[in-house]
Amino acid sequence: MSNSEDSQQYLNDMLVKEEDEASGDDSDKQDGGIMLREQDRFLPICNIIKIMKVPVPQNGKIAKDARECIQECVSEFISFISSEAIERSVAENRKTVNGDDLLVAFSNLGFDNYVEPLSIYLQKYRESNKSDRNLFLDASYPQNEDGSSANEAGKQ
Amino acid sequence: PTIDNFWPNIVSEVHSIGQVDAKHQVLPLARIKKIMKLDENAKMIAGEAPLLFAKACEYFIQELTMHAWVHTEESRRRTLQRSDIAQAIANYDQFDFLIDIVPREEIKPSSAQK
Amino acid sequence: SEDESSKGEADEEPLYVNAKQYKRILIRRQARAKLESRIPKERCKYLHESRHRHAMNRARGEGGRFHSAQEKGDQDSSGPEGGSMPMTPSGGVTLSR
DNA sequence: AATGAGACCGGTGATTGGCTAAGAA
DNA sequence: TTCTTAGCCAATCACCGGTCTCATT
Repeated sequence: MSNSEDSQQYLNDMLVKEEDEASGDDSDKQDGGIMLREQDRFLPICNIIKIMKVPVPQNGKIAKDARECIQECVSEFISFISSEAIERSVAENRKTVNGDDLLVAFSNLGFDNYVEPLSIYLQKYRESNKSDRNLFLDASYPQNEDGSSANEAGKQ
Repeated sequence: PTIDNFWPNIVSEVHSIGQVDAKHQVLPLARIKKIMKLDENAKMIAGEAPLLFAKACEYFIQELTMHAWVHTEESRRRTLQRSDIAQAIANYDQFDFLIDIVPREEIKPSSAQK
Repeated sequence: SEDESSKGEADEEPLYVNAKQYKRILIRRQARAKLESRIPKERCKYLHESRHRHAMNRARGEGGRFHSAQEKGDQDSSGPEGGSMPMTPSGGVTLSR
């Protein structure tokens, strides 16, 4: 076709980063790398609060300091477990960190309580994915006539 | 709703799940993956990894908050604050990995230390 | 003769920690040190300028709460008061939660 | 074949501040 | 007691998830 170059050109939705005032900051020096924003390092504070409210009584309050503290702890939690899991995947000459690496990491780092529920959850996720796949393929494959099936949703 | 029943409840809760609804998680999977990618050794990440973390983070937030709330009540307050979390971290060795995030000296009041 | 409890920063672990986590804590400490320069030292007041302005320009009730869009232009025929909107039946005192 | 990174895009829920009771001090 | 502060509202828009192509195994 007309537009068939070897390399594709993407536009990348990153807008021009403009610093208007932000926080009227004074001395923030950018070292060799790009500055990390809070939305790059933490999970959304709103979601954190929702989960924190579960074990707290209905009339209980949560201080702003406490929310942000938990937010930082959660990110360290992810990084801490990830670090262990990644090292295991590297040790087994794999480039992809998978769910089993995480389960082993949870176990090795003393988070034994997490292993059972997460194993069950992972198991359910994998079998629901497989059944979805099989259901979709079962419907179209055995049907002779027109092997191309109906796979035309919409192009970009 | 106590600390002793927390993990048994989680286990029975996960059994009652029919099909795993990958979408509409409480925590955004893309953000979890971004945090994992901050590790310089991270290369490729399986799709199931952020999903597992989403669940694990829910458990973690609930458990840490629950432990912290104990100290809120001990101090006869109705507002959970940072010092309560610092106490909770100091009292449970599974939270030791947070020792640099919330240092010991953050346990403000002249409270008893175990 | 006390000398080990004078450190303010992370150097060597003065207390005993979970043996299963000790090694990883040290590794994570190094990883965080590498990222330290890219992390702003203090939290900013808000994350997005556009959302900050949006919140400032929104219609607010008497109690400072956000209120449903009550008209954007102020030049229109009916003002905010007048009785077109069914208000609090009693008279207008802010009903507590 | 199976599966992940990364660009793109549309739909949507996280983000957000003024007032004041709740409650830390 | 004094005075700090967290909850309360919901509309925009940055970001999340879905989908594509391409790379790797």
